Amino acid sequence: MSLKDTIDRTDLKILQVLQQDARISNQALADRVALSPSACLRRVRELEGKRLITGYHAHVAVDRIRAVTIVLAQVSFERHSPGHFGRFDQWVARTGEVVESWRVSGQYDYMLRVVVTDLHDWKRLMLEMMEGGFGVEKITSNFLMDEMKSFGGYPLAPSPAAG
Amino acid sequence: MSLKDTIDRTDLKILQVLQQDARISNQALADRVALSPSACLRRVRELEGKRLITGYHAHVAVDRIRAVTIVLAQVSFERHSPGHFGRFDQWVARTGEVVESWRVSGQYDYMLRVVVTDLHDWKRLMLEMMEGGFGVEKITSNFLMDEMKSFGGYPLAPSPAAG
DNA sequence: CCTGAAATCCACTATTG
DNA sequence: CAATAGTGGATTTCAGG
Repeated sequence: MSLKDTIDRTDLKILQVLQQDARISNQALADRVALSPSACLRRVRELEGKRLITGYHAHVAVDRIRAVTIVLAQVSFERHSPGHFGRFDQWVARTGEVVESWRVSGQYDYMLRVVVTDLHDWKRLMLEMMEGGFGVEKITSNFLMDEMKSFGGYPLAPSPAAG
Repeated sequence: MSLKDTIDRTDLKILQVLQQDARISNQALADRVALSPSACLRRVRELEGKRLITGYHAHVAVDRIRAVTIVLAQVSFERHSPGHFGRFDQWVARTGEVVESWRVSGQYDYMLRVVVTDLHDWKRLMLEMMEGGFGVEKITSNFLMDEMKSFGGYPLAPSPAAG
């Protein structure tokens, strides 16, 4: 709870607006949260400083710029040794095609979001993973057909329907 | 190919920079892509107009603001009828906890990214999906343990190692 | 499609409450 | 902590090549 006490309704509103429109001017943002520009700017800088805002990103329609195949890969490991995971994470970090990597609980260990040009490209990456000595046991891949709802920010407050 | 012809190296650079830092000033952006501020701004507006940039989003460390459990849910349907998919998509659209929904090929039909408060909250959503008359057959859920690499933009050019 | 100038608007700081 | 006001600098429009 230590952080939540330092955040008030106004900060939440700021985060909500910036999640939806990161390029809004500080003045317009100040208007929307009913604050003077200077007070608003100070809060934004504080939120950045506390790393509650960790970046601002343009969302690009990559499929309209280059040929892309988006793969959701479920990766399971033979053993759960930290060493293997660590080296795998390093490989992920330096591999630009892997745009997102999550450790998950369940039947598999990692869920990757990978952006490749085509199936041949994906095969190459799969080989790198299987033969990189990371202890990868199995990779199950699914291909994105259609983005029905794309990420536009987190719900910063629990839904009213929730407990 | 019709769109790719209308995009040059400078546009790509602009997209690349804005993917990483959407709040960069137009002047700094112009510097980075070796253009005058006015020319740069015009290109950005055009990229927005052509919907190659579809939004600007702040990335918020939601786990430091509220209690969250992030679920990756794989949903499969009894039948693949467009009507059921459509009504399911509508439910997804109005359900704020579902922050991302992908139609995929493979063993299951949808992959959802869901943000809930706790397991009880997730159970409620599962029930809504199973009993909403959408024809949902099975839901497999996995819980996010750790975000090892978080999304920071697409590779806008194919990797040199590819084909 | 660019540059460069001019006008408007905004970010940021200092000051004060 | 917030508001206000001032100034340096940025955004945006427009003329011209």
